[in-house]
Amino acid sequence: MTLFDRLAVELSRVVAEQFQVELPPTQIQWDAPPDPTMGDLAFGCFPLAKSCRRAPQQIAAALAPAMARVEGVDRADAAGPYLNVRLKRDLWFADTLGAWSTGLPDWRLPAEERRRVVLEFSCPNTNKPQHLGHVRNNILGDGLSRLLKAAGHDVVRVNLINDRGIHICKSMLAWRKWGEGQTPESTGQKGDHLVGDYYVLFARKLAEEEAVWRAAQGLEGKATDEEKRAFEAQSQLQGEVSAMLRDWEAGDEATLELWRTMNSWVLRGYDQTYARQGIAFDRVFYESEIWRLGKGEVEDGLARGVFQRSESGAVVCPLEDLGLEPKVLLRSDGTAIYMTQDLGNAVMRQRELGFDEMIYVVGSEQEHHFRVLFHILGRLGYGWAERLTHFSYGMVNLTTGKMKSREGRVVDADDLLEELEESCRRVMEESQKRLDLSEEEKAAIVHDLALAAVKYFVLKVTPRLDMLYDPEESIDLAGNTGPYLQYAHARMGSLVRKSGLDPAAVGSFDLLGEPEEVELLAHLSFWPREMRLAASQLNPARVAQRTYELARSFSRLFNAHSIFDRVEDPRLAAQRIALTAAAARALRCGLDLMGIPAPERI
RNA sequence: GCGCCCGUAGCUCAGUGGAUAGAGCGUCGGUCUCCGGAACCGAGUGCGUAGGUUCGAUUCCUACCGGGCGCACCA
Repeated sequence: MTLFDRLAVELSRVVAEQFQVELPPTQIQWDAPPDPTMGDLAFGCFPLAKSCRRAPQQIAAALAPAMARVEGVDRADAAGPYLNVRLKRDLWFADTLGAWSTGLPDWRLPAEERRRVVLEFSCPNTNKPQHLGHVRNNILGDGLSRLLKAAGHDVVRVNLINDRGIHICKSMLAWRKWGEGQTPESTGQKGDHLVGDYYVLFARKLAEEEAVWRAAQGLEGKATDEEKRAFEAQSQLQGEVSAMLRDWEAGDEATLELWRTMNSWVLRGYDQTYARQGIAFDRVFYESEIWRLGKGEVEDGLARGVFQRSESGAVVCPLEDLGLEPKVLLRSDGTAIYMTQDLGNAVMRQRELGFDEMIYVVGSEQEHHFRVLFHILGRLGYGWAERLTHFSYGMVNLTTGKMKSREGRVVDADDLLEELEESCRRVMEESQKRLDLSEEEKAAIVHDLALAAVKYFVLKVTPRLDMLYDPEESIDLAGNTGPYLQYAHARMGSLVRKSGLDPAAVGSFDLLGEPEEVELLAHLSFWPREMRLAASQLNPARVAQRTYELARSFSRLFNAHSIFDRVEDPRLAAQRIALTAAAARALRCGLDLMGIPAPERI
């Protein structure tokens, strides 16, 4: 039991004595007072006002003298409606640093609250390379999986590769028509980029065809929806793509062969992209293997009267209880759509992985889709439907405007990492102080810095919100950035090493108590609670924030006081080193949770 | 038109209904005989508007203004 927990028990007892009111210790929330001179912990007495039938001010005043007598408490004051508690320094330091001295404090949820969680994220289409949107998804999904795992859940990270469909055929068709047998080997190009170029080429050729057609039709200005449809209905290219998809679904061997070849190029490219980003999965599903799955569910639902057949022959699910039009689940020609596949997918996942909860990391533009999906699964009678979550995140906008993949106006994921590395290398070489690092070490550090820059840049923003990606700012290594955190971590480790002192050997903390030391201590004390909160809120941004505050707090201490050099009293040096070692561990913990490497030297 | 989300400092973002709303960047000014300056400190400007609920509202509710995203037999 931590000091905070013991104090909660004591406060609960004091409340019971003074007011004969029950306040369970678990409900006591210790906050930090706005100004450290007021105390170390604050308890707002507002929730007690009703049950005690007193004003919060009076309650605080009544509790203060009794709390002041509690062991470990140095002072307890009423400040208006707040009860402020100042802790005995040596006890608080010993309690908190003791928990950090051998490892991390255990902040996992109690066993009965741990769940088996399937977390689906990334889910790229194999018609083009990954871009900035995928990068945000990958980083959020990966960060979330680390956070949930650390909270004690059994997490299964799942990727679903969208490797079939009309969009895939577009790249294939373009390559077959104009590719002249190019391969990743012949061009030296990464496979996903090569295939992506053909996707863009298809879009260009289609636009050319459309321009010719429009001119022939005497059409001018911006195309209307009707004109678009009219064009597509007679388009040569569009027809060829549709034919190719039919061939694929019919199992035409030549088409399948081309599909297998090009997909393998893309997937090999993705392997590199993921490896570079430090992203991994426990299970990878391919849509080509499971796309037929949903039909059975729909037919079953139809037989049971959950779904209906519309006039056109399509199978629909009525949604009047959501105030929506019926949702089509099978087209009138009997083919499946996105929703159909997702139904089958969810059922299959439950069968195969047996999750308590499943979380889909997918952009906010699909909120409606998931709302409907979960609702339909509920209608089918699956109780677990209510334990499905759409972890919705906002779009990534560029300072230069909106991303449009068909126009090629995207930030490519590989290019981004490449540019970040270049800029990190530049900064490293400009700075004079570099220790003698080998080329390999340098390359590793540059890689780690670039990863820290992009991951932290993404994670510190609340996921739900759209974010603005500013290449300039993301490259910046100073201020509230990932590299700053790595720098702070490396500096802490370096201090501990150079001091030659053993942090674990320190048993007493009677000499610590400077404001900067106490501020850092407070961050360490609150750390487990903050991480638990971040996990329960599914909010990696909270991890990012707390980690930054911790690093900054240490920088302040470092700047205000010598840690060991020029410290006269060896006992004080040892105690400060123990504090530094604990802070390094916490910082490392935060970086780990964000999937950011924590090199010893940068 | 309907639904969901968002409007906080010049910019990018934090902020469980509670004490004096915080960071980073940028601007200006400082610190250090420095254990790693990718550091630290200081100055300056702010809750879209109007109501309501509450002892107390940036936070909850309503309306309005401004922006984003959805509302496919696309994915």
